[in-house]
Amino acid sequence: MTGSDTRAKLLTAAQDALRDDGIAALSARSIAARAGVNQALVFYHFNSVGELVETACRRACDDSVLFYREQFAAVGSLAELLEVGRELHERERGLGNVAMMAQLMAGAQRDDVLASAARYAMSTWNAEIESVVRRVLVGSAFADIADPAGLARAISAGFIGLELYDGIDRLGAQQALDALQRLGVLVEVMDDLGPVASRALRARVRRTSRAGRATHA
Amino acid sequence: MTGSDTRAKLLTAAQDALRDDGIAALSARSIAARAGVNQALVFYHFNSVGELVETACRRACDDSVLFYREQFAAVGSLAELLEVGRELHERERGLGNVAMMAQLMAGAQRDDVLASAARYAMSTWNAEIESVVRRVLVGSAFADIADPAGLARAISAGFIGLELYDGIDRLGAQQALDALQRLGVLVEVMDDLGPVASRALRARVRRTSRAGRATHA
DNA sequence: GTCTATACACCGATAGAC
DNA sequence: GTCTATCGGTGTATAGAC
Repeated sequence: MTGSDTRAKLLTAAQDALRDDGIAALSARSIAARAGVNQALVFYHFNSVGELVETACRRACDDSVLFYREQFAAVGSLAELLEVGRELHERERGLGNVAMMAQLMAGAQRDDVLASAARYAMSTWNAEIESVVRRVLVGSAFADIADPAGLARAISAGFIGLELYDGIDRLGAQQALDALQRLGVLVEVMDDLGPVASRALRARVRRTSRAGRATHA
Repeated sequence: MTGSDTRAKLLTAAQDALRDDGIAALSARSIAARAGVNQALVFYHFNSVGELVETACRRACDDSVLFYREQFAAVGSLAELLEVGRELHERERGLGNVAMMAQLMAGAQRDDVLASAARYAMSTWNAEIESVVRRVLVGSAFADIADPAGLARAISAGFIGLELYDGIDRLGAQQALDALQRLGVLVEVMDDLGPVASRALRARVRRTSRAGRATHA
C-alpha cells in the first residue's frame, strides 16, 4: 500500500460524525478522535475539513447508489418501487447515508465545497431514480403526463426531508411512509384499468392538464 | 414597554441567520452582529444561543401557520392544495421559514433543545395540513384508503427536503414541483370518475390493499 | 438594559521533530 | 506518514462599569 489506512479511517469517521452529530458539531478534531488518529492528519491527507467531508460524501454516495442498483433494476412496478423505498429507508436508518446527505445539504447553504458535493450526490441519485421511474412508467396509462426527471427529483428531495424528520419523530416518519405506500396501491390499481377506461382516462388527463396549465400561466 | 426592541431584533436576526447561513455558521456573535446589538445581550435576554433559536423558531412557525391558515381554509380540492403548495414554496423562497425549519431539524440531531423546537414546528404544521387533507378527501373515491395524518406528515417532510434541495439546485426543485402538480391533476381526474367506476375502483383498491398489506406483514 | 473586558474552550491550520 | 507543539481566531458565557 502507498499509505496506511488512516485515510480510509478518516473518511468513514467523517461519514459517521456527519450522520450522528450533524454538520453543526463537525470539526477536524471530532472526526480525528472518532477515527482514533491525530487531528493534524486531516490536513495532511485532505487539505481542509471541507474537502474531507466532500470526499467522504462523494464516496458514500457512489457506494450507496451502487448497493441499491440491483434492487432498483428489479423494480417493475410502482408498488415494487415503494417497497424498495421502504427497505431503503429501513436500511438507511442504521447506515445513515441519506441522513448524511441531509446534513450535507444543510451545510451547503453557505459552503461552496459542500454545495458541489451535495449537487453531485443529488444528481447521482436523481439519475438512478429517474431511470427506474421511466421504466415503471413504460406502457402506463399516464406515461405521457408524468415527468420522470421531475418525479425523480421530488422523490430524492422527499427522502431527504423524510430522513431528517425521522431523526426527530420516528413514528411520524413511519406513518408518512405507510400513507404513501397506501396511495401507491391506489395508483397501481388505476394503472391496471382496462384499455378502454385507460384510453378515456388518458384523454381526460390530457384535457384537464392543458386547462390547468393554461389557468396557471 | 418593559424593554427595548432588542429582544425582537435578536429573534428576527436569529431567524435570518438560520435561513441564510445555516445551523453550522450560527453563533451568538453572528446573530448579534446581524441585529446590530452587543453579543452579550443574547445571554441576557435568552440564556443561551440554543434557547434564542428555539424561541425564534417557535414564533416564526406560529406566525407562518397563521399566515397560511386562510389560504388553507380556501382549499377544496387536491389541485388547489397543490397550487397553494406552489405559492407557499414561492413565498418561502424569499421569506425562508421552511428553510429555517430544515436547518433546525438538521441541528436537532444532537441538540435536545433544538429537537423539541423542531418537533413543535412539525406537529404544528402537520395538524394544519392534516385538516386540509382531510377536508379535500371528504366524499372522495379513495377517502377510505388515504390516511390524512400520514399524508400530512409526508407533505411536511417532503417540503423540508424540497426547500433544502432548492438551496443547491433551484431548477431541479422547480422541476420536482411541476411534476407533482401534473401528477396531482391525474389524481384529480381519477377522483372525478362516475359513481359506478368510482365504486369499482374503491372495491379494487380495498382488495389490492389488503393483499399488499398481507404480503408485507 | 446595554456596554466593555475578560475567562476559558475549541476551532482550523502550520512548523518541525521523529 | 505520524506525532507534538503552537499560532491566531472564534466560540460561549460571565463580571462589572455605566
